[in-house]
Amino acid sequence: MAKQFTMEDLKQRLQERQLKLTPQRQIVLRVFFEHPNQHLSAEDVHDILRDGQLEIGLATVYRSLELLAQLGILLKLEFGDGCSRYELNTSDPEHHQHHHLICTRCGRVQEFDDDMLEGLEKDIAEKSGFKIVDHQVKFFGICKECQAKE
Amino acid sequence: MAKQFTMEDLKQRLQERQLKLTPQRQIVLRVFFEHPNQHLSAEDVHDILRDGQLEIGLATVYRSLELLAQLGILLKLEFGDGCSRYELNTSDPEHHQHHHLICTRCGRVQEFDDDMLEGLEKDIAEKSGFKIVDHQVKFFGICKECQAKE
DNA sequence: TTTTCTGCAAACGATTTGCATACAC
DNA sequence: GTGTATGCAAATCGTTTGCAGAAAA
Repeated sequence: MAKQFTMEDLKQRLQERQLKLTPQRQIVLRVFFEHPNQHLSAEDVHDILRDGQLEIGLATVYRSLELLAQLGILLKLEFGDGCSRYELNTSDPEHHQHHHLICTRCGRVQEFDDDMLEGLEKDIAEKSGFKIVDHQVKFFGICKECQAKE
Repeated sequence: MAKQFTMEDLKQRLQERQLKLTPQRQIVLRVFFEHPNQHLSAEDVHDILRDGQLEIGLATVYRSLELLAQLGILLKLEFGDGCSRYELNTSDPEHHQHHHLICTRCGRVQEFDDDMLEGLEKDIAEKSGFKIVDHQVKFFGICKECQAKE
């Protein structure tokens, strides 16, 4: 039941907050449409656009990414490699099954879909009074390829 | 089955790698003994030591934290607030139940103990070939206090 | 004595900000 | 037109690094 955002969603969410639909915001979002399942940093997005002959200020990329994350269209991730990374938020409010497998040898980040944390969330809500909105799970280990190399 | 590290463990692990037991490394670790269940940044540790009349270079704090994390004594955490944070690693290799509840309103980070991810880890290992060593789970939501304020 | 550490200051890299101009509405 | 967004360059902030002197083994 994964929701796929469109450019229409961006337009709509911007209007709701009287923000403007600029070409820059559109091309930043388009980068994520054209690079699904990737975890892009601000620099990555800037480079991709530059390669596509689309000049944009790096500061504008940062501002757009932050905005898109606030609008719920992008998800901000931290893998401990010194920069924030973003990806399309494909989760719906009912099931957010987003897990990342981080290889501690080569640093590669792999995706894994599953769902099992719903029960845990309920449990936590009961015991702590915390109202849980979302979660992120990171698994650390050694990927298939690195294991094969040994 | 939580393991509690001691200064002896530090001494031992340093010796194994022919590294030196310096007063700086000891006082940095002691800060964590004296501040259990907290998530301290390098700056935090530096300030705490300064308040206790223990002068230490900030760079040394960074180096000690990184070292202690490599030795498995500290755990390095990222909460998206712009700096790395550390805490004592109390998990044993069999059960690592370490969850953080991050309030998106006030930024407070709360702990929650449970265990439920063992099954998931096995599942992931089977399906992806990934050899999982550890995991970190972050839950985002609104804490009791912030809910009460509404 | 040998090797590793520390402290300082300078370097660094990611991110943010001030401000004048440009643009969406 | 009005208010917001962009681009640039400068500023900022956490973190790292080079190096000379200090200290553990």
